[in-house]
Amino acid sequence: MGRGKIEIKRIENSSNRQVTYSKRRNGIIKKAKEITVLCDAKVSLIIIASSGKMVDYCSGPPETLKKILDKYHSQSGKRLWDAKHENLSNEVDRVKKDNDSMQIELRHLKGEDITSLNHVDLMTLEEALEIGLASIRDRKSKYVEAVIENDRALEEERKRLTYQLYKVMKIEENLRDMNYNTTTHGQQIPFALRVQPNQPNLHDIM
Amino acid sequence: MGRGKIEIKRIENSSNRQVTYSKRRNGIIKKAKEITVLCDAKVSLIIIASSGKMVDYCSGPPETLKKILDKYHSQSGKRLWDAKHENLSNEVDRVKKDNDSMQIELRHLKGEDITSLNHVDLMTLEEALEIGLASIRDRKSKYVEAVIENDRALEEERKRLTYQLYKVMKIEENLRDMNYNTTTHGQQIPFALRVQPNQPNLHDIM
DNA sequence: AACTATTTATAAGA
DNA sequence: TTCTTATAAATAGTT
Repeated sequence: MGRGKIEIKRIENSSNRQVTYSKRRNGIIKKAKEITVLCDAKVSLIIIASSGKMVDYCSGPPETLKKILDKYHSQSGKRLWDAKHENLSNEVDRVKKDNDSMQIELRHLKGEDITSLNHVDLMTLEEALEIGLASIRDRKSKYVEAVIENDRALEEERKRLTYQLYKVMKIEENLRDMNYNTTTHGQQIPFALRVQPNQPNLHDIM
Repeated sequence: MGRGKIEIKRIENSSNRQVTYSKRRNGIIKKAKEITVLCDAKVSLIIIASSGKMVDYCSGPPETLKKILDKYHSQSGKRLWDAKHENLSNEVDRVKKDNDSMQIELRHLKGEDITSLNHVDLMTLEEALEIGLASIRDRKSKYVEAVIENDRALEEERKRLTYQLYKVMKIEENLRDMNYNTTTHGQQIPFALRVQPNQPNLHDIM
């Protein structure tokens, strides 16, 4: 149906093929809608272009596709997702097994459920724990060293700042003495400018 | 397209509806086949009459419907598979999550991947390891004590048996001396009856 | 199910 | 993609 008759075989010209695809796709969907209304049929239609883009039409509310496919299962006898189901089921089992063995290993490392272990197992565990403990303690001491070093650096900075501030105040005082000798002599340093000993907040530093 | 135009609404005459259904059903399936060939599209089409009878067309070998529906799942995001499936899927996710966190905990206990831990974490780990180690060592020493005790008991038993055997042989010797004085005096105890010092097999005992 | 007048879909061209 | 249009194809009503 068109300016010329065409053979039903793959259209080699890619852009013609694309155009024909989109026209015919719309045509089929229209027909699907019509038969749905005219004959109260149920239709599920999924079309995927060679590009991979998909469109679908399904009569009734969206969740009806499930019902249509249930019917498909019961009438055709073909099974579409049993395999998938089985795969998932196997995966659950496999992962659970992993889980269990890790759980056991964890409990052993925490010294639980060890009455059934033999001497060799106990030695292996002890060794693993010793290695772990050594590693943790090493890390801990590195951490503490870093904190101490930081603390030292901060203390030095504090001293430097204190000294600088002292110098600035000294200059200011001298200026005051020169300019306002009678009224400002012996005046207190304003509270906000005093240097306070200050514990650095370790949490913020690290 | 026919002798007269029709409105797209349910055909009330049931036999007309049935006729139109079967004509249009064939038409749609034909179109589906054509677009499959002309444009190498993939099509899944399921039509169910109001009577409940189903027909389907699927491009490619039968198992392609599964692939088409997989694509439908991934592109539409709609879930067709039943609750069972979804539950399984959730369970896999949940168990995998558990798995991951246990894996991390295990590695931490073994002193791995700990550079990102803070001081509190490290202390907690250290404590857990110390408790585990104490528990393992306690078990180990109990084990060794049990072996030693067993060893002692076996040694005692050995002595008892040795003495009993000695007594039996002594009686036998006396009897021999009485009955066969000239021929058996000074004869060696048969090899099989000698008491051998014997290391108990620890593996069998425990 | 066949026939056929008509409507509808669409191939080719713009 | 969209529109146009000549023509092929589908199909409604009839037999």
